[in-house]
Amino acid sequence: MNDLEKLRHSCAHVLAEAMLRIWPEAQFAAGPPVEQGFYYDVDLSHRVSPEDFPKIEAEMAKIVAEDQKFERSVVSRADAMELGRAGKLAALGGRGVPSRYKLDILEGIPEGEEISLYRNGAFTDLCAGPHVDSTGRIGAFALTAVASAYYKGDEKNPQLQRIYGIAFPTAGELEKWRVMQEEARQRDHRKLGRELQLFHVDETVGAGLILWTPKGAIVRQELQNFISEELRRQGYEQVFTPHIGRLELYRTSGHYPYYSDSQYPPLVERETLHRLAEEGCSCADLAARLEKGEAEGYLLKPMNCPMHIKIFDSQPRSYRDLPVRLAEFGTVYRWEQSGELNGMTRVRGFTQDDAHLFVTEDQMAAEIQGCLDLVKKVFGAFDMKDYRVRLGLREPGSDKYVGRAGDWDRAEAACRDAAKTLGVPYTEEPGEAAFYGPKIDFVVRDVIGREWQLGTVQVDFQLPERFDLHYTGPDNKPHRPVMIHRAPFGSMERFVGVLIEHFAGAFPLWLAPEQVRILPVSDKFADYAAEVVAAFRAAGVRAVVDTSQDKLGAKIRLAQINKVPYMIVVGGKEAESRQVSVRSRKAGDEGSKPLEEFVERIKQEIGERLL
RNA sequence: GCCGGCAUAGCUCAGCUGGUAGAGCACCUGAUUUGUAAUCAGGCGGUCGUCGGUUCGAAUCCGACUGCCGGCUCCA
Repeated sequence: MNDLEKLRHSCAHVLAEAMLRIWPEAQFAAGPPVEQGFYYDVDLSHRVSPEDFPKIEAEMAKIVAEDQKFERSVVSRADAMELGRAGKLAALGGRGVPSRYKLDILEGIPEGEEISLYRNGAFTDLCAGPHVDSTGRIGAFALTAVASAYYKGDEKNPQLQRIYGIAFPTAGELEKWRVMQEEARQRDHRKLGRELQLFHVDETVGAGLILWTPKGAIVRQELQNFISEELRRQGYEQVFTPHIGRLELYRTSGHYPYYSDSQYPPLVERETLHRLAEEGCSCADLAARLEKGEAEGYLLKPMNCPMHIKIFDSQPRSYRDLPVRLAEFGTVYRWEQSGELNGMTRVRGFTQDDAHLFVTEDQMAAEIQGCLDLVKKVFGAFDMKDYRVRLGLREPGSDKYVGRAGDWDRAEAACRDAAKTLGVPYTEEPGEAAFYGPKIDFVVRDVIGREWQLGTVQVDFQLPERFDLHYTGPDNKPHRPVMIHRAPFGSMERFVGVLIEHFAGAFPLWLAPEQVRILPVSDKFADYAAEVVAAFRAAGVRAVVDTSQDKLGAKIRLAQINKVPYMIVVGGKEAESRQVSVRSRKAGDEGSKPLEEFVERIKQEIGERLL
């Protein structure tokens, strides 16, 4: 625990002490420091709301002013249990009821491990520590939020109230943190998405369903062009597949019914519905029949792979044909839980920059490598450095995976080897694998510190098995191919959401929906402005003229707010000399230059995809 | 899905303890013809998320639903 974490953890104790002064019956569970501060989980019949914060904070301030010493003591397990039963843990002295969560935590501490208590003032807590010397060291703090959390993160456990706070050694640092919070709020993709008209989510269309407005569509199209160029270079073949497919397809793949909870319900043909209705079939019967395959229907596709598999399988394949790399910007639909939906980053319909590689086992390692290089290249193209790589492995002892242990071993080894050569640190995380195989994920953070998986590379021995795929080997015998699933962006929606925050809405020239805005000094120069905008458009540059009656200052202000990369001021001087006065979004006034020269420069900057 | 909070004009928000709505920006119109981050004036615009209840009377109180926000759980 570093010094700041120590301070924040200590502040959690102060929070608990303060709350106990107000609500003596409060039962506390865990109160650790976290990246964004600290929290303490509390079981309390009073519903804590932000309105209670001033009252709690005032009590906390008193405790800080009292400068209570943190005193550590080591006790035997039996003594600790005794204290817990007497309700003296996470409490101000004793009370009639046991400290039930603390007792439970105590039971979870392995035999032989030291059990320590920390006391400050009247407050004693079961705690491994460490802490600052005294409460007076907590220079500045604030409560930030109240949320709910299951005890120990388990849905079956009672829900506790989680009180979040932040603390720093000095008031100045707290103030700085507040300013940064505000800045983060300003670059939130949901706010910028509305202000810059990049996307829209409409209640009547449905929660978690993204409408790409014209400006957002441009960004997406540019990204797709960028990826497509890369794919052509690397020997991928582009395909298109429908949005729905028969349930039979997904029974074979295993997506239905095992993942029914996270899919839109099946579409059943009208005739089938009528027939079943006449038979007096209930909704429950229908669901059961769909599951068993006694009734047919269609599914909005939750993944593209089964369709790509069918393309692979539509003709005989020789080992000479492999690897077969099928790519598609494929839109998939998943029934995400309502509480999980979030702007563009967690949605119910999204387009993956998907591809499936069908390879021989010998080719597997090199192809994984190739996919990882592609993902890395994509991240590099946007100067996204703040990501981590996660190697998702099997959870030992879990039964949620399909396939043979030997296949898993080889696939995990191949992924690990590829990850090692990436040149970026990665973490191995058991339990993070897909049900059909291990994966390598690229994970980034959004403005409020939440992690999102973007690019992903996954190895799959399972689907080729389920669909009985084969190719003819040099021995003239059928062999099973290995599949690699990969998506460098992950999904267009999530990637654009993260990208908006990455650039704070100020997209580089090549991605900017509006690349150049012509600002006539007055409408006397409308003719020249029209000529200039035509020159840009002829060069394939997205340019518009601000024809409003505003003064130049107002036009510039608006263009800056709209984050247009280049503003072109045209007035009498420019019209006469066939020049343009250039103002860039980031550098300001760049002076005048000949129109043709500047158009060329812009074209080049776009072509190179400069940042 | 669960817990808590929120929902007033296109956007940001005001509207105290119930007496049928208001500002700024945006938009429209007019005047101004403008030189590197806001010209002035006027105008349009809301069955206060939806449905139901309490009340003589509901934006305001209660309930349900929908959506959003923060967590938790989940995430092929």
